[in-house]
Amino acid sequence: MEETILLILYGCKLAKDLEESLPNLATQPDILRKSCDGIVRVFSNLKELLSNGHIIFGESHELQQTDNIGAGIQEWLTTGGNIYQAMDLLNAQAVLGGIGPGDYSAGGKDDGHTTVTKVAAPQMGNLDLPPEDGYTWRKYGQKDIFGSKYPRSYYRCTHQKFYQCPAKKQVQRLNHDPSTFEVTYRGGHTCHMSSTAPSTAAPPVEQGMIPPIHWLSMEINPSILESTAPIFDMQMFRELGGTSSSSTAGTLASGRFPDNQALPVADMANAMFNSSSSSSNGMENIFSFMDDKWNAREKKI
DNA sequence: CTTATTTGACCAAA
DNA sequence: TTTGGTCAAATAAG
Repeated sequence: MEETILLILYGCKLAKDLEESLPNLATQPDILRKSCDGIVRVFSNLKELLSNGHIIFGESHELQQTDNIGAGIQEWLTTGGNIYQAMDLLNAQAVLGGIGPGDYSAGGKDDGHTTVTKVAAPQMGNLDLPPEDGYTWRKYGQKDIFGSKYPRSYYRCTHQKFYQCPAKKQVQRLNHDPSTFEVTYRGGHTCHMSSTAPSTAAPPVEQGMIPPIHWLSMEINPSILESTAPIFDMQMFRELGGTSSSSTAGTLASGRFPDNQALPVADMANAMFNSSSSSSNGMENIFSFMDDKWNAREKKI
């Protein structure tokens, strides 16, 4: 019940954000479109909740709780808190714990941002599992769940090593409606999105598939970008041997080099921007390169 | 070779 | 104990 109200408020907040940033977005149709997707998605969920028998206003004793949550989201709306707070507000339990806008990141006891989404299964392809969203996931487990006849799959972000990206998701085929997956997202991405060709992200958003909330949030909320660690921080750059030296281009391809040996800048640039080998995606080159370096660095510690 | 998935073991919480 | 989540060895894929 509470989540119904929260969804309404959240949807309104998104719409309000869209309205405010409309002048800036006029030149950015992609972001504009994603913003609209997010809004549609929120209200679609709302519609589903309502059709499942959820009511907006409950009995009087429940209204007490609602007022608390309402106050929470009111505060969030006025103080312009970050998107993770909103996600937690959507997650009613977290709100009942009494999170204030200030003590969110500092306290650090419970940083679980959880979002539940329903996604249409591949309608005719018969392909069993992968519902595509914009991220690359790596499956790390599968479990049979007590009440369900279908197993639950566990995924984590492929680039977990890189910046310890905490994002995870669970995918479960619904017991009654096997044509629908329930996807639970936990934790936000601290890594960047996998951008294949920058041109179109359209195909995944086609039929019934709507990107997770943080897609929208990450792109539209500049505070996220500020708080996220830079892609290449100077510390790492220095450890890579940021000052020049001789070139050992050959070792790069295999991603293997001695621990203490300095790595020439030229080689890093090579790895980043040179699509030398067979790989099609430049971004993946960067990732694999950095992942390797990260591994080597970790082993020393 | 390297990287991803599968799958039983393992563990914490209830 | 049971249940849900994760780990990791074996295996598959590229």
